[in-house]
Amino acid sequence: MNSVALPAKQTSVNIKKAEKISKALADPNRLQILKEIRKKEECLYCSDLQDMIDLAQPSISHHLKQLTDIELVVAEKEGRNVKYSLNNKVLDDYIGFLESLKKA
Amino acid sequence: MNSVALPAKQTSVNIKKAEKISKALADPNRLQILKEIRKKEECLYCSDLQDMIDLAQPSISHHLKQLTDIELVVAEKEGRNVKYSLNNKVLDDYIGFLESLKKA
DNA sequence: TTGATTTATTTAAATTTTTCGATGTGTTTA
DNA sequence: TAAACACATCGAAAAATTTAAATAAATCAA
Repeated sequence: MNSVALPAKQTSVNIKKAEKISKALADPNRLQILKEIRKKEECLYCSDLQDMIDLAQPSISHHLKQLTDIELVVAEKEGRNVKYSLNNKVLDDYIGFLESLKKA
Repeated sequence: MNSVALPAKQTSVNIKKAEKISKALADPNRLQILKEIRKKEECLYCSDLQDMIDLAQPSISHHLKQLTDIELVVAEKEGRNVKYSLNNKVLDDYIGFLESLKKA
């Protein structure tokens, strides 16, 4: 039945990881990108973002890289486009870390 | 019975607010402070932190200010000390914003 | 193959954030 | 009242982040 005593619960997100995720979220353009990814029923292409965000293409690319580096966003190459989608697990782990900051 | 049709759910945290909270969380020292606040059964005094965090007093004060400015942490003066505690509501609202980034 | 398109990288400037010494303010204690 | 204590604020230096122009790389279309 696999009912072994579990070790003390330890969030998969430690302070260092939480810092990186927080940093990735600490910019209005990156938050906007995440909202746009959510809005799209299918996934989002980088070129879509240029219509929605008032930044030069290299800047958008730079922001996307920050989001993909921490794996909050997943990039999949499709021909000459790149499809972006949210990685729910990373977000959930981060939320778990935040919950752990609350009193017991 | 107060059962009026509710308006479309709108998170109390918009992008601007989420950006500020994320920024406040985007530093290892501030995350450490939050963890220490959580650990304390009672509330935390600023002077306690100087033993735990390797920063000069003005730096700690500065970090605490960032946390209190966005009301994630509440400061209460007690004589010549200041007691710090977590504001669960702000954290919960922020978590609500993050949840809203996930697909429906 | 040539030219157009999409995205990434490099580089450098502008801005923001972090840090701490010096100093100020309010409070307690001697 | 004077000294010690706790915390905040100011000002400046150091570090990190953001931005975009220039350019590169990869793919598609003709």
